[in-house]
Amino acid sequence: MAVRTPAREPSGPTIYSVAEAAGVSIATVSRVVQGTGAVSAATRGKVLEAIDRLDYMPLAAARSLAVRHHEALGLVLPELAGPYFSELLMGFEEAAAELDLSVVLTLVERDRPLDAARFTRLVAGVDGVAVLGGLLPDDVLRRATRQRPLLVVAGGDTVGFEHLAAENTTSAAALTTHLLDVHGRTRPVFVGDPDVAPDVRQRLEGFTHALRERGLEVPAPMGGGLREADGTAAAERLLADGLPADAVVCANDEVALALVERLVTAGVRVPDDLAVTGWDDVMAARYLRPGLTTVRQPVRDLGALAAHRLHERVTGADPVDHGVLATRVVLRGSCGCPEPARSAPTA
Amino acid sequence: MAVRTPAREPSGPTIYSVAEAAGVSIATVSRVVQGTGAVSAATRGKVLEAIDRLDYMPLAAARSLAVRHHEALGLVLPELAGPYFSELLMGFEEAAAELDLSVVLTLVERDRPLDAARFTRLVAGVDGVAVLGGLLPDDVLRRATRQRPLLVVAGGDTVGFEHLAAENTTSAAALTTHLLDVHGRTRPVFVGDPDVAPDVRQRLEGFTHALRERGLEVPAPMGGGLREADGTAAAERLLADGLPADAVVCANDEVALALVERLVTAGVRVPDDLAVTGWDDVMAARYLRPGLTTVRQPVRDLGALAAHRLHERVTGADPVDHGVLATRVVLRGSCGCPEPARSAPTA
DNA sequence: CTGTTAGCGCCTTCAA
DNA sequence: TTGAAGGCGCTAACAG
Repeated sequence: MAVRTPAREPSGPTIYSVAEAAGVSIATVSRVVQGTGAVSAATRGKVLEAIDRLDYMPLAAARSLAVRHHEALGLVLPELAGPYFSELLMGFEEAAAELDLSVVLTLVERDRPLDAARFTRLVAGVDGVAVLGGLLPDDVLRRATRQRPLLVVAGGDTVGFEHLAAENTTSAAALTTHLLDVHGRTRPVFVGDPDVAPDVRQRLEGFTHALRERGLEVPAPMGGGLREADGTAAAERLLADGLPADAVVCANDEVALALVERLVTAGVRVPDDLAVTGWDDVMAARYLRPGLTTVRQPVRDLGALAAHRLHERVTGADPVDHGVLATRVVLRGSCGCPEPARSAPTA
Repeated sequence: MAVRTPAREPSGPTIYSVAEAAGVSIATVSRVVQGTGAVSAATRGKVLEAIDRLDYMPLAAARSLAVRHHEALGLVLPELAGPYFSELLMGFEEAAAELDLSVVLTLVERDRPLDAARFTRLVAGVDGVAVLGGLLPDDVLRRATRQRPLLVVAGGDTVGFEHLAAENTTSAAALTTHLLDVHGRTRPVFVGDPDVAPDVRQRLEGFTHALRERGLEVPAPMGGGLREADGTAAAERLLADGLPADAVVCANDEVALALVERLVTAGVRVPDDLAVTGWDDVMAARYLRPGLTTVRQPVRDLGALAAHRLHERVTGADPVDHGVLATRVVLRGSCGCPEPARSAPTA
């Protein structure tokens, strides 16, 4: 519980103190502070001097109440693991800053689900909210929608909400087809659980689609979360089953990296015995030998676009149901491709 | 510029609408909403029903103005590169959430310095601010201090502000001594620029101290930033100079990783020809072969502690000048130590 | 147990 | 170009 201030300490300088100090009315102070309306140079000078001397700073809450705007955007993200969410956050924050909006961040961790109260408090303090897909139940989102513009990011085929995402299905199909056609693999499996995140579900769909198109049987996905431990576990199962595949399409890089690590230790040769791909292009994907073939998403743009879309809604624009950003497959050694020259990331 | 609402759209339900709908006074509604004061079960029921039916949600700004508290903490961080800042942010957010405080995040990027206006707006909307060390000039911080409790995180020997940091100097000295005594290195150099961040300066101080203690000459630090490109550049210079060292202590892991990458490509053997160490224990440090010897910091705790300290200040406690959290040296193959068994991170 | 009534600090017509 | 005054939505005495 937030502790309430015991004593009403003398709050800092207010618009009244400044007005008094400058010998003008609060209306005038307000005008010079926001550069609104016309104020004579002399008066402006007096006010500015007073502001500086008193260290005056308009109280955000009071202003918000008056203008009926929070001038802030909310963002709900899961744990900040890997570069994905950080990038998203950076894009969002940068765009918000450009729009003179602040961002209120709320994180949802595995052991700390977002209770309705926390979410409500977030919504109550911002002009619009962007929520990562799969984090909140639909009814909670629906409820928020009645209060503020809401945008679902990377929400798969979220229906009924405006949403924005990077392309998944097509890239996953392309990646899978690459494994089949270019590297002649015939028994690929997908490592990941479609119910873990909408993104993963779409990647699995692309994978499935590619196999079907070639008339190949579609093996059941191996399941598992998105963390290194899940990759290790998947590797163990593959080993226990006598390596029943010649290619694995992993839900993300963390899983792929840990999986490769474990398999290589067990003597499996990558990519000769098994081709492996990931998703996200994390830093370690470049340092692994062979380099990890993966998919790079324009995550930062996704974040920026989310902020802009939200702002448009706040200022009156109509919702734009969908939005999909293109991704790019990054081929490296782990799928069997020749290893590209090593270099720092190309921005 | 934030666009002002053109039309005064009919704002959502207010405490008045609810009161009217429930046939009670706004005071009663306020009471049931915050669970304050005593309300008869019957009345409470009516109010709750009305709230639910109207989808009422108290406006944060109005409440803040009335209670004279924003119930929010501000956090200023640089670009969210690597796991360091993400962890810090997660710790901060988690602690804040526990205290029923929201967090307003502001990022400072290289090409987007924090102008006074943006910082002021942040400060004006929160009850306290935590700022990463080295990001803002002292006078800006000083000014903020007059408005709100302020805490500098990882700010080196910041003087005049309450601050909190992970230990750097001692670990750096221990790491350096390890290179000298255990692995018999005699010509170590430091890769990093002390002016880039307070943390780096302290690491260099530890490095320097260790050499002095052994009566060794202290080479000038090689300089450079904290990104992969800086590591590559340092490697180039080392190669150009004919590898004038047998050990390098890098300012962080990104630099160390890129440096190793470049040197290995050039035929340098790590750790035989050159021992290398980093700082932060990023994921790639574990996947590199040999594994990268580095230092792990309790970053998450640092973030959580920052939020708690700030909250204490907001609720009246006195500032606690300093605070230092212990770090841990993680020995792997890159310094010459035997490679530990590979495994997922131990929480 | 419930209602009345001042503010909280700022913005913004409306007059002067 | 300036000031007066009402209102934004909510909290918190203070009465009843």
